[in-house]
Amino acid sequence: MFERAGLMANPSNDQAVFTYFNEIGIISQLSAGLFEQGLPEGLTLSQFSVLNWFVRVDVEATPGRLARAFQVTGGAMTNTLKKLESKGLVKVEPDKNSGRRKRVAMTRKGNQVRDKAIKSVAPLLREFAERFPIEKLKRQTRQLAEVREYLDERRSK
Amino acid sequence: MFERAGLMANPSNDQAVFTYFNEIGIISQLSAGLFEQGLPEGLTLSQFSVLNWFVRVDVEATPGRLARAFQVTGGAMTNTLKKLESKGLVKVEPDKNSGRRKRVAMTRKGNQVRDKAIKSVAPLLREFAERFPIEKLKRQTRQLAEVREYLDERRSK
DNA sequence: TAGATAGACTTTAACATTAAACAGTTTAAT
DNA sequence: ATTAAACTGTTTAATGTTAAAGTCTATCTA
Repeated sequence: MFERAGLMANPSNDQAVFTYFNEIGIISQLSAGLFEQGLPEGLTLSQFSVLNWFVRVDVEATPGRLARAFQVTGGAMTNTLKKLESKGLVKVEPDKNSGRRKRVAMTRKGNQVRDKAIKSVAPLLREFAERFPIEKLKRQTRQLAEVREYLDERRSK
Repeated sequence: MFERAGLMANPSNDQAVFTYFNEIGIISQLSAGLFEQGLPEGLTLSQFSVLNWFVRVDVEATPGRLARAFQVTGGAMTNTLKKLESKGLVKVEPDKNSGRRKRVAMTRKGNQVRDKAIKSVAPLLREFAERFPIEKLKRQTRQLAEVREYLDERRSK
């Protein structure tokens, strides 16, 4: 044996890697679709994620911080925040200390809608957790996180 | 112990499931971006995937079959095929046997561009395979496929 | 203090996608 | 033979995203 696999270039390995990312792409698409179906107020996944962020991470933020947190461009976040603001779910104000920053925070209504979203999506998540044991899922998540970190670095190069 | 975890509704499990799909979404975005950067002729991931399909699955197809294969709407496939056709990479012809079908096939140039695409993307895939052992990757792919199948069924419900 | 550079956010144009409306073709029913 | 239903693919309008240009604001440098 020459330990060929893994040490040399190998087209069939290429195919395996490609298939891996392909599965991930499909799951991403399907899960986002299913998830958004369950969301109230015509909430988008991005919009929900921002609301959720305010509960899980911090009570306020700048648009830039949010854009970085979700790995989207500034323009995308501007758009998301405008939608949320027009629904009255966040408020966006100029920062008193810095003329170029803005401050974003969730409104009371935003909090209520986020709770409602959590509730309406919970059955889906639980059905999934029933089919896929949570410990297995967490193990997979750790592996995925490694891949995500690698890609993230690979990109900024 | 009451074996609470996994047997009862549990908000922290919800969070774990959400995080899982979140990682997948980010990887999908990052990998598609990196991949497309390496593609020649301004090829899109969708466009490349169609070309690749003609090598891996069948030498010809109807637009509808391709749309189903890639889980996109008919309109999206119409668009992808138009782009490919305008680059001369596929040819689209009316089906002689059925007035509503069309027949799509790759051109010689399409084949060449596909080969070129494979070559230009290979280094990326191999770099990845070096960092993540191929056997581990295949194991993950099998797990992901289970999830994909589940979501696929869950959707058609 | 001027001028240049960098930072934070928004706007614009382009793009891939979807859902829904549309048009033409085939099949089935009566 | 007609008519209705189902099918195949395209078009249209809307959406969320990106990249790049644009607008202010802050900071650094000389």
